[in-house]
Amino acid sequence: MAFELNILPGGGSPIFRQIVDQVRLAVATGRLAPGEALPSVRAAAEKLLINPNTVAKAYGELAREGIIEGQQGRGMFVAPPRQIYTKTERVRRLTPMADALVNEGLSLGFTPAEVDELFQQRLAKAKPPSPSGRNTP
Amino acid sequence: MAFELNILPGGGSPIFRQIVDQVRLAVATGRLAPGEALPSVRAAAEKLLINPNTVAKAYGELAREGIIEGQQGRGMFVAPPRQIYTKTERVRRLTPMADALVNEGLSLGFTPAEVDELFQQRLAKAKPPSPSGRNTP
Amino acid sequence: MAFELNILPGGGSPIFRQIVDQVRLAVATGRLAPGEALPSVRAAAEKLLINPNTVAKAYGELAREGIIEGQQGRGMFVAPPRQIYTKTERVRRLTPMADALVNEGLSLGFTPAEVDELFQQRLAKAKPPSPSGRNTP
Amino acid sequence: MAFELNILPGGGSPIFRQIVDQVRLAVATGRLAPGEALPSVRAAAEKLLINPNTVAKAYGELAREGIIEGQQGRGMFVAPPRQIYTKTERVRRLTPMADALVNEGLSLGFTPAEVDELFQQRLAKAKPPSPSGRNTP
DNA sequence: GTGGTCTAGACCACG
DNA sequence: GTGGTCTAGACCACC
Repeated sequence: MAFELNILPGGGSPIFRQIVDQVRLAVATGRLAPGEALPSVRAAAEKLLINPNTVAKAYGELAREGIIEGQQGRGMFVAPPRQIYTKTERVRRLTPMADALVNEGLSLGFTPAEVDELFQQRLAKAKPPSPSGRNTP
Repeated sequence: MAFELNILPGGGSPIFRQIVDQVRLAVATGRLAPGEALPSVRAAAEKLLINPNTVAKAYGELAREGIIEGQQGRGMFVAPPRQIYTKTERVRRLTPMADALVNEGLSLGFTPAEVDELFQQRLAKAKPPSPSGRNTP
Repeated sequence: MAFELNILPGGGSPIFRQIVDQVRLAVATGRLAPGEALPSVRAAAEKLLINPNTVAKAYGELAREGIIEGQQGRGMFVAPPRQIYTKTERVRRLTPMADALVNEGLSLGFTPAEVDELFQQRLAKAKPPSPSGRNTP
Repeated sequence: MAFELNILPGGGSPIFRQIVDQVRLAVATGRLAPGEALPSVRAAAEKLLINPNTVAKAYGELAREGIIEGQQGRGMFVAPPRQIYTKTERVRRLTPMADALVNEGLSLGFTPAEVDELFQQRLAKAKPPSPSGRNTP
């Protein structure tokens, strides 16, 4: 069972970002294991009906983050887990997303407790599937 | 004590969005009560050193959402509370943001417990100001 | 005196990489101070006689590394110094370049002492100009 | 004990370049003496699990540089030492690599002393094997 | 005016 | 076959 990419063409976020997020999540949860191959740029572009450059941009970003590696002429592969960012930087990247969730939740009329409840549900959903992700290095 | 807007120019999100979010949150938590006046477009633009068009765009979006109302020639005022979205719709809007937070956190190498900890911190920060907002209508 | 970019069109490395390296060096040595503006994408593209996309790609990479930041609609600016990579990651990135230098030096017929001498000269040349670079945060 | 090639497939540099560099370094440090035979194209390709074309390309480049010579039907052999480039030319070739190392090191946030330390480590690693290479002609 | 995204199509290096 | 680079030209969001 090979890994498959999906996009929502008209969607909220840019296509290349949807691809990046999808691969990052798959790797983080172990659904894509180190060493596993990703669809080739051309193959993915054909399947998703988008331009190969868009896929290449997504793959390039993932490679720069150390999530995947290219092997000359053979394709892109999931890299072994590696912690590249400092704790400070990782917090700096995650904090605005937490703030956005809190802000949007309260603005929609939820109580803090309700926002927390919804968050706990989604957190629990993502936790179990991976006994060997890159979560706790 | 009048309501004051603040922005971080070098930024994560567009300025007009920062204003929208700030007002929405202030209204949701009761820090801005129904009937209260917002700073005029010109005053806000001067104070924040930004283009008046940017403030006007933010106010326009808030007005379209029914959060604030313009009274001809007198300025913008907080509208009476009105629950626009059903519970289901509100959950549908918030869930993807929770998922994004969890996704990004795990991808950065945080454990679920660490993501939760950071979220709790940011949630606590937004909670205290109002015991009687429009949270539970 | 504004900052100016230069490229060698037929050169060894890709154009976008030349731009990235040039800006990174200027920032590291303090020749570009935090808060200072970079040439706009379009202006740089015109001056260098290259495609705007090429400049944009270089700026994008610099932004992802935290070297520069974009301010909505105003351009790109040098970001305040920030250490984003772990020590391990920084060593991992620099080591192959040191190996390449040693390898090439010895292959060219230099003695290790001669390679060292040349390296010391170039290191000394880059050191003095900046009393306030991002060298020792 | 015959000379052995090694490659790191998942890599920083192209495989054919890894082979070229490895042979050049071995010859420069005397680990491969003039007249000594290299593994045949076919043997090397089998051992390294790579395409024979890749080995042939590497050997071709080494032959063009005068490092090795092919003897019809008998294989490739290390050529007698020959200094191709003048001192000036050799310095001209090595300097940009030293500059790149210094540039990258400082940009990553290392102090000059730290860059020097890492360089000394890598230099020491390549030095010992040969007291009588073609280093000082 | 600014940068960001996407498409189309070309050429190159590598295996 | 693979990915990497560059060009050309379009449209959008933001200020």
